[in-house]
Amino acid sequence: MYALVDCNNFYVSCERVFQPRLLGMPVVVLSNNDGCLISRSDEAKALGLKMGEPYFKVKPLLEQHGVQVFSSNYALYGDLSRRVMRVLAQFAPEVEVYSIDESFLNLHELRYCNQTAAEIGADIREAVKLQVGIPVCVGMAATKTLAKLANRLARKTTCGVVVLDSAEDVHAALQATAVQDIWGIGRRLAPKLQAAGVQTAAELVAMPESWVRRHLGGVVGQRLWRELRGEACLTWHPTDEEDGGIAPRRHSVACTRSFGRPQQDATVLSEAVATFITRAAEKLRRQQLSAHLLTVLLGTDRFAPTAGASTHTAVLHLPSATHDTGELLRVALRGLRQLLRPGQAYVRAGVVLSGLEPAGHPQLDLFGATDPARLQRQEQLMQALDCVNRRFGRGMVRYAATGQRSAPWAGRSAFRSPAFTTCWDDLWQVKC
DNA sequence: TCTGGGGTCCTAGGACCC
DNA sequence: TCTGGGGTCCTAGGACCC
Repeated sequence: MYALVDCNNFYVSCERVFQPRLLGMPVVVLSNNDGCLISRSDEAKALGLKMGEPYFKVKPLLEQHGVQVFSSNYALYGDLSRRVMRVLAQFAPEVEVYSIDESFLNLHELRYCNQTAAEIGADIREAVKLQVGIPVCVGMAATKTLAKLANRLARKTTCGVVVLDSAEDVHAALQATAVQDIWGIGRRLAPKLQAAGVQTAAELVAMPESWVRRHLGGVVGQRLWRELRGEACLTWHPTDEEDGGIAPRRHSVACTRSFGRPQQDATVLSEAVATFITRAAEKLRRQQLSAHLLTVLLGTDRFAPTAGASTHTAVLHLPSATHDTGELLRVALRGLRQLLRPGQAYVRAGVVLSGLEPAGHPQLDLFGATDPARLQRQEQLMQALDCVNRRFGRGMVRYAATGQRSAPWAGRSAFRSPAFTTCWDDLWQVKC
């Protein structure tokens, strides 16, 4: 039996933990750059506000209904997420952190100690609410895909828990689920299924496997079909405890951002890319990884009436895998120079690091350019840098190439709440 | 004026190898 | 005149997820 625990309207719920006045009010949280709606309270959903809707388009509606608006505050959400996951770990020997707001629990080995699955689900909800203040829903079933489906149905119940442990329950749940609501059926596949006369999950399960394989993206669709029939096909990736974070081993690490306004100045763009590669290198070191492939990307306005290809990329190979900011910085700026077209305005830039391998076991490059003593000095420098920045705040010591702290490319973030749990200056002050 | 960011997995096609 | 089969690796692009 798997359980899927999903935080309700997670970012909105995080804001509510520290601002209880928001309970019962319509609330939305915006994406980076205050671009789109990415989290909505139930009251906001009831107003017809859609996920991913551009903020500027719905601004009048938000004002008309007194909707409370927040810029995203990942310091807060990330910290509360870790706290939720810590509570969940008390309920199962193995947990797979699937995203910032959901985890799978592996209950196969669990002795039920006189409790039913539904009772365990209720305990989980109560514990998370009590210890962190976040409401969650629990879905339980034999496969991850069915647990996801159960979780969706749980959101519509008052008890917040749905267990699918009999063939009849599973069948009823499949009948109650439209194809577009199945985990793994997205915007493109749903219309394809509907056109073939398949409207519900139950109808999909009744189709022959060969048909599914042919029309539903090959093996991916085939796995999904089997999972819905109760045969577990998706791999179980338990999350390391000391890892403290997301999933097993990454294949890539990225940092990309939209700018507050279009930029064409080469210096400004260099500073942006330098900042992004600095962040990405920090992420690599935190996860004890090194990269030997670096992609730089520049994006032009994809909504422009004449827009052609809007993302341009340069891929650069590093002679040996590294997580040294200085080395990655030099290569990234070389990539940027290859891409830059004078006079072209860019609205977005970023870097992606891939070809990842565990740090500390670099393949030395063929021509002996890797001097072990130099590598050791680099390593010590990075450790010192991370140590200072952890203690005194991000960017306290940084490369000059990243420019001033108040960057001209910085995005909008007009409605950010304090980092209540991770920043001394943002702590509440109690006056007696 | 204003439209997010960070991931995963799979497939097809080309280059190249023996 | 005739022009194989099996494999790897890489890249680009598609589809999906939260």
